[in-house]
Parts: sequence; C-alpha cells; structure tokens
Amino acid sequence: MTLAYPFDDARTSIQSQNLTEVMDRLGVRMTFAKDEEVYAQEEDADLVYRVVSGVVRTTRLLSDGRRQVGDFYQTGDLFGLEVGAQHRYSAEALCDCTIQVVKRSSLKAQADEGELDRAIWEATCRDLERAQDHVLLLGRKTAAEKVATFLMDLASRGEAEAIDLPMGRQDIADYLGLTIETVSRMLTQLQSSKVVEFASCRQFRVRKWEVLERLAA
Amino acid sequence: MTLAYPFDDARTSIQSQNLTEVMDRLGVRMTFAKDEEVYAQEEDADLVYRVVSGVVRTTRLLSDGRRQVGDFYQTGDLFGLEVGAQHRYSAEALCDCTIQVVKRSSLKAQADEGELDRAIWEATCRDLERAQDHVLLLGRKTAAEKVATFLMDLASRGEAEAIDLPMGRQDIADYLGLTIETVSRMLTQLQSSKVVEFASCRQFRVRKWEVLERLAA
DNA sequence: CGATCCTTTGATGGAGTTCAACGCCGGTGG
DNA sequence: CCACCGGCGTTGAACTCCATCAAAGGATCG
Repeated sequence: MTLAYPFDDARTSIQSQNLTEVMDRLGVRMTFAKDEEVYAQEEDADLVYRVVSGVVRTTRLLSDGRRQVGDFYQTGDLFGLEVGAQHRYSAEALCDCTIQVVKRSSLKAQADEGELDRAIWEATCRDLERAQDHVLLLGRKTAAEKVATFLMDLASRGEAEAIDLPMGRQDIADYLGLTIETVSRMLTQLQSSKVVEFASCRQFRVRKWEVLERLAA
Repeated sequence: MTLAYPFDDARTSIQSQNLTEVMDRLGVRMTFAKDEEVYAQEEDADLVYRVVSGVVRTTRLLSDGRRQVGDFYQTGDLFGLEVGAQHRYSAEALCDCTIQVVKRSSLKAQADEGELDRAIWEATCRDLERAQDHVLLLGRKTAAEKVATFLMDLASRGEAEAIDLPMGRQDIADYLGLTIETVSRMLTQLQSSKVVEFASCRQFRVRKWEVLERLAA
C-alpha cells in the first residue's frame, strides 16, 4: 500500500461533486495492489472509503475457509460503512486500486457535515438494498438464475455495449454462493443459447436482453 | 387492520425511551391480524414502523411464487427503512400485531429530529448488518449450519431459558433458503444429539451451547 | 370428535459439488 | 523465438446434499 498527495480526480460522478472535493480535502489517497487488503474483518471502523479507480470486493470467511463475497465496489462508490463498531466483511483490492480514505470523526467535525452525512446515508441505503437483493438471489434462485442475474446487474451498470468482468471466476462463484465449475457451466450455457457472447473470458456483450431478463427470474 | 388512539407503551426498550414517546406523539397505532400485510413490495416508502407487540416478517416473492423471508422484527424494532423510493420487501404480521406508524416527512419537520434520525440510522445499520450475516448464511452454510445459526440467533436475543419460536416451519425455511422438510429434519437431528430440547414445536431450550456454536460454523 | 392445518418421517430424484484432467494464455528464461 | 511453466478457465464423471413427492402423525379449532 502506498500513500499519495490528494490530487484532483480524473473522473468524478456527477451527484457527488462536492463529496469528492470534501473527501479529497479531508482525507488521504492510497493505492493498493491486486489482492491487497484495504481493511480487515473485525477491524475497527472509523474510516470511510471511496473508490477513485479500480474495483474493491468485500469478503467474509468461515472458519474452515469457505468464502462469501459481499459486494463489488466500482469507481465513485463509497464503502466501509457497514458498521457497528467493527467491520463484518474485509475489503480487498480486486485489481490495482486508488482509494480515498477519510476519518469519520473528522467528517463529523466539519461544516460540510450535512452534505457528507447525506452521501453516507445514501451509500448505506444502497448497500442495504443490494444486500437485500443478494439475499433473495442466494436464498431462492437457481445457479442459472444467479449467473443471469449477475450478468444483467453488471451490464445495466456499465453503459457500454461491451461489458468487462473485472473479477475472476472464483470471485463470481463466491459472490453467487456457487463453485467456479458451476459458474463456468452456466456461462457456457448462456453462450451456446446465444443470450450473451464472450469476446474473451473477461469481456462479454448481451445479445438477447429479454431472454436474459427472463432467465434472471 | 384497525386504528387505535396512541396510548402509552406497556413495554419500552431502555435506549429508545424518547423515540417511543416521539413516535407515539406523531404517529398512529395500528393493529394487524396474523398474516395481514403491513406494506407491500413496491409500495412507496414514506413511513417508519415500530413493533409495539407481536412479530413482523418481511418477505419477497419471485414471479413463480418462490418466497424469501428477509427478516423478523420483534417488539421495539424499527422497520420499513430499507428504502430507495419503494420497498423491496413486503412486511406482514407474523401473528396479531400492534404497530406504531409515523410519516417520515413529519419526522423531518420535528424539533426532535436529531434523536429520531439517530434511531433511524442505527436501525438501518442493524438491518444492514443482519442482511450481511444473512448473505453469508445463505451463500456458504449447509442446512445443518443454517438451522443451528438460526436457533442460536433467536436464543441469544431472548434472555429467557425457554425460547419461543414465533414463526412456523415454512417461515423458517423461507428465511434460511431451505424447505420445511429439511428444516424439520435438521431440528430432529439437533434434538436427538441433545443439543437442543423442544418442549413443543414452538418452544425450545439450548442444552449444549458450545456444540450449537460449533455447528453454526 | 371430526376437519383442517402444520409438522414429521420416509423414499426417490436431481441440481450442484467434488474430483480429475485438459486447454488456453501470458510470462519467463534459455 | 519458442519451449516451458503456472495460473485460470473449461469440461467430464461420480457423488452428495437437499428438494421433491408421498403419507402418516399431532395439534388446534369448530
């Protein structure tokens, strides 16, 4: 992990223009290498994080090594809010990442408190909503439906035609509560039925939106 | 569903004494019969709810009828906060319930705003944490582990020796992403290994905490 | 005391896991 | 430049856990 002086953002999401400014002013910019840990499960949680570039995943381990991925955070997303006193999930860089980190306590002390509080509130609500969708997916969807839902979700976030999968099969599997083999089989299935088309194993485009939507249940 | 004038609470959780007062002053008390709907999935979400007595479950349906239970809310719990503009889960009375309902907008307009905002924030965080635990449970735990976790969770909430199961087997199954048959089998298993003991199918006590904890993974 | 609903138990089947081997690709070094 | 290597993804075969189907046992209500 390396620190850097807070330079201006190359990209900034529209709604959080001010937020970006304030966080840049108050916080520190850090870079993380692929698979490096941003914070640990059970670490104290006085910090707020914002993805400047790259992708972050949150994960949780069972004692015997089974792993669950909580969510993926992309450029502009706030994370690390899921808090009582301690983090329930650890956060790791999925690929090389730049992340803006701010102390909550220093946020509280600021004049811009309102703006930031609202941003944190909204990010928390988004997390909750996504967690609720995740619960439905894990509890009641079949493997095929899980994978279809996952691709749809990714595709509807990115606006481009060609969608990149920043994560590997193992991360997808651990997000969907499946094994890599099953994920792979379902992807093959979706390809052979021409619903999606893979340029490489890390990039695809949706061919039949209607079918994909129906398959996602 | 019936309305009632806001009388004083019989029971009030210690930390939210003021909250109770404020909600009672601003809101309406309603009663719901077993299985009656408190709010619907996709209904607009301008209200905050507090369980005065009884138990509420939140549920979500897939188009073909598969059902996922999001969570159970007991006396004193705030719910209905999981919001963008619309509810993602519907809420139903598990048994006959009394529920205090307050308009968010009227909360915002109040002087006690701070107190209430904090309570709403904390309830939302609790929801998020529980959802995250739920994700791990659904994604990576076996049937036996799910049921063990569920019983532990219930037992550690109630302070009494004998724990009541307010919900039926179907609700447990839909919470754990299982079928009633599997839930029943796992419960039987836990009984025959003397880990828990059922007085009736709605009441149990934990015999071997250590073992139950280990089984919960 | 019968009717209905909920729970338990049993037998069978299937979706997804596990185990194993192979293919593909990018990196590295001869 | 190509051969070798290691990591990642795919494919196949066997197995397992849980779902499904079916029926009986128990509780609650009129």
